[in-house]
Amino acid sequence: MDRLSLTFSALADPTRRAILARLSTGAASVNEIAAPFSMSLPAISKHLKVLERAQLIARGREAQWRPCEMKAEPLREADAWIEQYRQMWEERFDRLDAYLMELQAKSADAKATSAKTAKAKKKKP
Amino acid sequence: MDRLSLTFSALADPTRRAILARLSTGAASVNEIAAPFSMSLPAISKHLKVLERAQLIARGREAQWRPCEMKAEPLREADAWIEQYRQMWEERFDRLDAYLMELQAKSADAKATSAKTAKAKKKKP
DNA sequence: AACGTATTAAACCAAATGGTTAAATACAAG
DNA sequence: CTTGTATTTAACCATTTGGTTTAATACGTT
Repeated sequence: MDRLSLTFSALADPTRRAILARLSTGAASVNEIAAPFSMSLPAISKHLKVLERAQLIARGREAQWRPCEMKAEPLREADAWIEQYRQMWEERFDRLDAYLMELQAKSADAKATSAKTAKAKKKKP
Repeated sequence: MDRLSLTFSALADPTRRAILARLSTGAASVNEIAAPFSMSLPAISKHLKVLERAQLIARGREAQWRPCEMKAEPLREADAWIEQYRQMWEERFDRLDAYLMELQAKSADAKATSAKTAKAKKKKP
């Protein structure tokens, strides 16, 4: 599986996102991580393995503890992927688009105005 | 399933991400979408259903065609979630952190410097 | 050596995923 | 009304996922 798919599917679970939220405030043992959840320890252990495979966490060894710490690096790639589409959801863009649509509709009879609008749509503000 | 999980798991598949990339350049029919893939039409149809459930696409009706268009809205939320962790992966931050670590190490004998360093670490540059 | 705590592994299960092929549906055009 | 094209549904299959319970392992303490 590619890194991006690994990252996204690791993030596609609320338990795992909560674990990352916890770990973003500092390293923790498996028991500490498991505490807030009404779920067996092995279940948490499996979630940690998923996060580890996606390289969103790394684990150390201290006596019988396996402290986990977050590694945000993979999120950079995920962010970059999503970023491509930012202008598609940004309000400014939507508003401009709506405005241009409106202009275009109103100018059904005024060809000159319609041409100007089409030109304006090409620009990415 | 919550919106965020729906979004991330929809994105956790390279075929679906490719479909979105295609649709970001304009609406398309199912056949057009399917063309680049060596996969049966029903398989694509299922992927589209996943994207639709995540509200990443919307479908119209035109005769026997069901044109799909991308709706980036859910990406806003996904972006916001990831954004929380931006400073954890940004290089500037890592460099500063490394620099402060270094300072701290060198000042093992100079208490005053160490105090300044700790204070500096609280700020988010 | 025996016990207690922290964690993982094994075996199992139900449900979801990602794919297939073959059949059904929806609509346009002869 | 039959045919052709676009798309979805149904039935099926293998694999993965997310959980369980019951061992097993690893290490510190007594």
